[in-house]
Amino acid sequence: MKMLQPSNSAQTIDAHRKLTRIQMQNQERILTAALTEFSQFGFRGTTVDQIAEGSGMSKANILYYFKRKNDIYLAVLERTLDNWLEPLESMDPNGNPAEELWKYMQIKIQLSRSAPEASRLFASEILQGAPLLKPFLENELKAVVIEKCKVLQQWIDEGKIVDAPPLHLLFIIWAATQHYADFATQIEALGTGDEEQTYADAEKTLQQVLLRGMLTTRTH
Amino acid sequence: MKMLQPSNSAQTIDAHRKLTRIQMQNQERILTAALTEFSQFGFRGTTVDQIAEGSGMSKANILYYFKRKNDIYLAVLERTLDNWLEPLESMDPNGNPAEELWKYMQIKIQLSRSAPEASRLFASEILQGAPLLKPFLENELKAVVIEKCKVLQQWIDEGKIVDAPPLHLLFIIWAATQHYADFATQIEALGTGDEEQTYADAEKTLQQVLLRGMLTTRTH
DNA sequence: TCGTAATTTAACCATTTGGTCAAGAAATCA
DNA sequence: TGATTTCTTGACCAAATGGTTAAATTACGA
Repeated sequence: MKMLQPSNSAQTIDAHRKLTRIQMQNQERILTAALTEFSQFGFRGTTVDQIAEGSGMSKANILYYFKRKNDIYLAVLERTLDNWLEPLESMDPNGNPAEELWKYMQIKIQLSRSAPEASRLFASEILQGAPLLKPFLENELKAVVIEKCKVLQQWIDEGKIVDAPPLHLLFIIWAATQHYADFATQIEALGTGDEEQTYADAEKTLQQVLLRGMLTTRTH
Repeated sequence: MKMLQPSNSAQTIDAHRKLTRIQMQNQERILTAALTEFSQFGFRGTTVDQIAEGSGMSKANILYYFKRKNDIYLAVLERTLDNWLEPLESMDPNGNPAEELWKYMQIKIQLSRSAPEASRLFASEILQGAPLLKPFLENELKAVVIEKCKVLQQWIDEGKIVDAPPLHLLFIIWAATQHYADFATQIEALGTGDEEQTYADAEKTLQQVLLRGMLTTRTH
């Protein structure tokens, strides 16, 4: 699923021919290191040298695999988008609302824990005004969101969940879950520092407050 | 309330003597422009030239008022911290839980609307690992948070609000409200683009879902 | 094993960046 | 008004940065 335009410049490595072992290996190393840097410092705040250092390769070699810094950023972003869309898409219109919402919240919070850098990369891109992601937001993401809002609206009409703007039901789920990745530094500073405990408490809160707040039937 | 150490280097302008009219005026212009840039691009992604352009002053003049880029960042951050602490501090232990929580949510969401850049600056600093804000988080903020968590715990013990980890009740309020500032780009892309509508819906959702989810007594 | 294609990097370059400085312009004060 | 302080900026600098290139090294298929 290709969603982002690779700027004007082509990459060095011919994308048509299938990749060699070394190419796959090294691209992986680069993208992993790049994710770490970009998610922390944003596009402008990250240097190619940092990525080189992080991946243990020379700067020139980095630019052999990706012709420009922009291409690296693009490639890293692209990899995080599927993670973003998939869980939302998997919400089943025919399922039980309480179960489907709870499943979605769980997937999202687990994703915050298992892939916090991806969440932060996304946050960083949005913070900067989504210069590259705007088309994705307005097209792919929006399409799925509209679809899911219809499902939520139906659940509202059936009296299964609380009457609130469906779009904002999604927002509040995203906010509450991604917060644990994006603000991890703050959460560590204020909490016990025990990650296991933090995420256990997070899940409990999501269930007790957010899920409970969204349902009309009182599950105690 | 001085919370951040001004790095090792002093500023050009003598902080002891009271500021001249021009000094106040220009510092204001600089800090306003700097907030815009830093909140969007982060510390590393922002250049002094951008701030100069944004404030309509020469770079050399910027550095006459603030000796280093770091000092500008520090000064901008400092101004946002009060905004951060004050609303939380104002939560009244003796008030009615439903009212106090709702008041706090309202203040926070209104702050997201009226000062989105401040929220984004804060988010950006945390994303980057809070290199400068960590002491603030671990001291001033933590102190207030601990205090307020006691209040929340008491409300829980009295059966007034739902039994969930108090710290995470705060997290979820912060997440849900600041989200509207930090992810404004995404929210605009997915919503109608009508800010008035967006914030009306946001408030309704906060009340219907978050507040309702936190309370044990069902207010319809 | 040999030849070709893929990989790696040192050296280099142009531009950007944070920061300095001296000297002129403007405001303030006696 | 004249002296003094404050304010402003063009010119400059060293370091950092994104990117190029040519040449050396390595991997690999026939």
